[in-house]
Amino acid sequence: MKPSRVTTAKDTPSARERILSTAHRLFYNHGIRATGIDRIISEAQVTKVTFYRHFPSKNALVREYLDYRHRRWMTWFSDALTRHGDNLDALVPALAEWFAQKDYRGCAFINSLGELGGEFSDIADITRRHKQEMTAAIERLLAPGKARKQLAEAIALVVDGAIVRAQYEPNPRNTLRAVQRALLAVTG
Amino acid sequence: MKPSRVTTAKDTPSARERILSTAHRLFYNHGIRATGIDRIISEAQVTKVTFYRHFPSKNALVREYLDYRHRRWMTWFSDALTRHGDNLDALVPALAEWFAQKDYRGCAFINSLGELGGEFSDIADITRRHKQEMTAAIERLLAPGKARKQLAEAIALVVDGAIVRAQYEPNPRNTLRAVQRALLAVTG
DNA sequence: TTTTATGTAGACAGATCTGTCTACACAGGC
DNA sequence: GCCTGTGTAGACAGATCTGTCTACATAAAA
Repeated sequence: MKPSRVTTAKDTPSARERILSTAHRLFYNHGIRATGIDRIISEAQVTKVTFYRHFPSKNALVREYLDYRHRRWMTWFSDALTRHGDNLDALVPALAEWFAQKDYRGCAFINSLGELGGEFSDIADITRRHKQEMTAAIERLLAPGKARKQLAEAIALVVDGAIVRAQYEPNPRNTLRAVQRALLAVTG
Repeated sequence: MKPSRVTTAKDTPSARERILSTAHRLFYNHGIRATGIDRIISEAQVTKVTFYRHFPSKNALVREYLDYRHRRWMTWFSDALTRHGDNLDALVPALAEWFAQKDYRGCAFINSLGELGGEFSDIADITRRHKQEMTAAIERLLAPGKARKQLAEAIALVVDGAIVRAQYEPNPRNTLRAVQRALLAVTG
């Protein structure tokens, strides 16, 4: 146990952290197959040996990337919902915030599934777990009631549609308006 | 002008057709970057020279693949909607038909966008045009009215969400039920 | 003090990728 | 009879990919 020191004395991130955040940036922005190990080690400023001591293979790094992304995104999502009032009306402003980001490229899990789904056998499971947590966060916005879970699932469906649509529509306004409309309809 | 002969005397497809349908199968099932030219020419049973005489580069083939896919999918979609009654109730059975296909791997355009979006600059435009046609087909199911277009957009959002969700949920039942629920809500 | 974890630089192997090349064959239209 | 379009087989160049290797350095834990 217990090195657990995660940054060096001077507060520069550890090699492992640099690799992971560089991989996150490159995998998310350019795709997984499009990003070579050489580029990651070069931009993370580590050497190949250091890289392979932390991650036995690129596939292992991909898994850790998805896990890292999941934790990062869920933290942001929960926080954004809280900041916007912690009820169903918080959903559209939270999505608006995300879609407006300059490097918005959709959902990392949907993208990875589309890119690797045929080969990487358990990526569908990873994606499903991620979406289950997203749906659970949405469910927490709803008043208790017997249809609560099913309602949350229908809303998650709309959110997935919006995430995809915001990826190819240059302006998210129409997308967000459609989400708003669908939410009003679904929640009566 | 005018060879335009598209199959040989013996009704075996022309080389160009074999390349295109092989590329469709491999690109859709395994991803674009994961599929090499060598594999396409081998499975299409053509040689490299033949391939490069028809398509100047892999990128050109990718464009033609997306165009081919678009025509193929739109034909199927319109037909399925017609077969199921040509009204809004046709949508869920049509999607059910698609999702149940053994090699279902989601929307080729969403997948390509996720895989290549950062690099392939105009793939967002290609995807947007495809989705506009899908939305137009949905719009034709609706009774004329002033909110018809906006209604079609909201429904298209739900459909996109369902397409994605069916990609990581092993059983499409819940997804289709959520679509049904959302449709009923949205159309009042 | 010895061991363990962490770090460095960069060569190398072996596979795979896209795209070009030579050289040949055959059918149909002019 | 010649030319154009289409087809064949397979070598090759040049780039890029993942992963392994040698050889050395340092700081903290045991």
